[in-house]
Amino acid sequence: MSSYNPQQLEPQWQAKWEADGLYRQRIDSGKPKHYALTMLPYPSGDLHIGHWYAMTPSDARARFMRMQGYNVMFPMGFDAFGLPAENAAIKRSIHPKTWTYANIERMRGQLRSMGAMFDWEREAVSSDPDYYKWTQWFFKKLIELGLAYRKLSAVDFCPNCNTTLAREQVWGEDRHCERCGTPVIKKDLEQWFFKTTDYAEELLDFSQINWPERVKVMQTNWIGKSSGANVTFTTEQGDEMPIFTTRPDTLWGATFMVMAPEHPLVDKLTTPEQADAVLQYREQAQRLSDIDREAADREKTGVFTGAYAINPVNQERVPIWVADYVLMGYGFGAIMAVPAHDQRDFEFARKFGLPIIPVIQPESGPLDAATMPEAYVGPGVMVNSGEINGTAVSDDKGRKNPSIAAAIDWLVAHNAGDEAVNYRLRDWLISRQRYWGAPIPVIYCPEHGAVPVPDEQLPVMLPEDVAFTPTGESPLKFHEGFLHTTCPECGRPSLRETDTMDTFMCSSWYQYRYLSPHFTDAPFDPVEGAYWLPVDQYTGGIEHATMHLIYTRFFTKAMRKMGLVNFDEPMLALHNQGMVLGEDNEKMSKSRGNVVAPDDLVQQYGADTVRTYLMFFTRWEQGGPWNYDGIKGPQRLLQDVWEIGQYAYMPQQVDEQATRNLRRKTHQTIHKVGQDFQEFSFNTAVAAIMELRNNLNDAKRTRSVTVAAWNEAVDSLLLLLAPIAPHITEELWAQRGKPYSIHQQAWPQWDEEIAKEDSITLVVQVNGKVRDRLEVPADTAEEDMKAAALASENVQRYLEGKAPRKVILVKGKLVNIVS
RNA sequence: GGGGUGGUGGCGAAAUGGCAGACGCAGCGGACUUAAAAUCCGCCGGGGGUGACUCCGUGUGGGUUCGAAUCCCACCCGCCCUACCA
Repeated sequence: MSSYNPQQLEPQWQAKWEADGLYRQRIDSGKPKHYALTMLPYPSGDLHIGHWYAMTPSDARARFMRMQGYNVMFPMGFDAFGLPAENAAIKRSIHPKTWTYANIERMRGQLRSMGAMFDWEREAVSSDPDYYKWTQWFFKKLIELGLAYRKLSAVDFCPNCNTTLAREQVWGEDRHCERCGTPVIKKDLEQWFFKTTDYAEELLDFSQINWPERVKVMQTNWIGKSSGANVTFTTEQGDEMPIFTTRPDTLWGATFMVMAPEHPLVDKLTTPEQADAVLQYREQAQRLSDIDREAADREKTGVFTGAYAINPVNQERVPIWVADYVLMGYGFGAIMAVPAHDQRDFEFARKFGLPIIPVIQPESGPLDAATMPEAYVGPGVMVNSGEINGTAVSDDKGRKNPSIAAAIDWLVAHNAGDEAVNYRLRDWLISRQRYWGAPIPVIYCPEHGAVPVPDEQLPVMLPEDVAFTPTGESPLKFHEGFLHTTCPECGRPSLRETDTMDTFMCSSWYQYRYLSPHFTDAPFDPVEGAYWLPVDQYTGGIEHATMHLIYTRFFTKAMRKMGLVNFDEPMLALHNQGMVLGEDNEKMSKSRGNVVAPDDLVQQYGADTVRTYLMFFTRWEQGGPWNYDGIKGPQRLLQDVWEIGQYAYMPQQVDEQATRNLRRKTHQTIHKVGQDFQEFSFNTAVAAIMELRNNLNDAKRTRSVTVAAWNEAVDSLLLLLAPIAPHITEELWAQRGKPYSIHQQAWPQWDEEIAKEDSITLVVQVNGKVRDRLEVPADTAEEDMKAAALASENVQRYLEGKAPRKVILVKGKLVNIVS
């Protein structure tokens, strides 16, 4: 018997699998397909234990599906554009390309040590010209479809990274940059946007996907649909001033209006007397950092413009104010203010002495505008509101609320407004003022404006001979050769766009590129697409709930419009894993010194043990702190499996009962582990395998089971463990003379008859408390079970001679006697 | 402030209406050993009892139920998302 030496055995099998193309994933129309996908890594330099935690269970499940008879695709690649590469270039004078590709090479090796079933022929790297050519092609398609546009807008800008950020990349209460933590500032720039808002409504429909509730809730909140009405106010100067409100029923209580400081009408409306004050306020608002501006508990500020608008429902003259609690980016950047029934408006009105008119009367009686301490937002009945007086007000939103329905009907009938919905979701800002990204394929001609680069000139190559400045300003801006070109339409000297695309653009469609990473006629080979798409099972971290996972859904809907796909959703099912923390229960980081390095662990324990431990130590979706002692459990498991697998079993004295017990356990375990894999319950699957191991250890000691029962148990053990620990199981499978490869075997069948218990422990309760336990044959009739329970000495004692009022029997489990 | 999610032995966790703590780590006792490691056997939520047993126990307080870690209500604590969104 040889000793278990994973450091030697694992690389050998990896090499053989690679040489045999065991994991080549090819179209096979004779089998059902399963596209399993794990989120692709950024090539940061080293494979982190977090990558292992995300990828090994995904791999194990993909392997399980393969054993279940599916033709499984499980690809891998790199999200290779992005800021860290550029920061490394600035800091250490390494070219981003050199840095990135060296990291990729290193990580490929580390990924191989994991023993996953990745098909490396399908590897895609988003920074390869072969790849970003199609990223650029998609950009052009989006322009053609009217889903991309250029706009001057105030955008979030990180002064440290020297680039704009998408709204989703601005984090925290202090609104800092996702990458470097610097508080962002607002900057007016010409930027490219994708019209994600076109699909706001469809993105709210999750009916075709089996995704975690959590993610659906987060996306729903992020999209932020609210329904109400658009109402057009008219200023005394004659300008139309549309507003959006969720409470059109309170229109009769609107006593003033508020515009965002950036609102385009501010200059026009402000009277000469108020001009100084308004100008000053606006400058102050602009200078104010977002931290201060967005603090919700901050006291309201604002200034009167001197202008008035007419409330269309009652022709009342209402003053127009400017205040920074109204945001330009939502709705129309202007609101009607109803201080009686909106807390923000109430605070503003109180501060500036503006009138308050209640239009909803609560059940407790009329509100007193002069003394009410806060806005009233509850139910009641409409008052002071002309024709809709007397309508009931409920807590419901939208038309379900009778008062809102009545108000909308009134607005439509009087041509003063329309029912409307509004979304919090904004269009996706994709321009980045950085070098290491896919260049935006646009040329600016003095005559023709923004002209997309013709297809035959794609990709617009990222020049490599660039000089980095410590400011982080994009070197593309200073690269003469890149910058100067001619207009594709008229040949006139023109300038290239120097911005690159947000890397989320690259990762929005990578699952398609994996199908055929070298295909030259289209983003992916339609033959491959017809077979493999869409993704059946996606796995990854919850942190992408509102970014990547919304973008890729948007992208797929846009691709449907392009005629590239005929389905609506990119990933049918999603499962989120948690995070591995350091032993100190903190997020792993170099500065904390709590980083667990997978390479060291593989060196010490072997990949199989690391894989098994990662799947065993906690519920996958939960995550938790790493524990160096805990890994001993899986280590012992594999050591035992090694010994069991090599043991030349000979029974000493065959015991029929022991044989039946082992067979029962074997079949129960097959059933349990299969179910657990199905449900991503990997920790309990490993636990079940450990139990079978315990039974096999007993059998090995007592030598009382038949050779057939022993072999059945051992072979099953190896097959069940194969997806989790692929190397050791392959080795033992071979040593036992079984056909290569264990990873091409079918999942073992379980037999319900064999798995069935022949006796059960009947728990006997009196009034819900356990008073006895009886071993009875599993096929005992219900009446006999009840009788046996009642006959129990302890039960009689607790019944104290009284007749039972009721006897409840739970089949196969318990009898509860109620006295 | 709003939304979500979680709270179970010394620790990681099982159990989603029916024996709380499967499986594992650590610990304790024993075997083997000159010794240690490894391995093997046993114990392992708390209190009481020589014992058969018994009482208490799943963040706190109520409720529903024959029966609640599990369902409902309120509260406390942790984590995540979001935040003047009209």
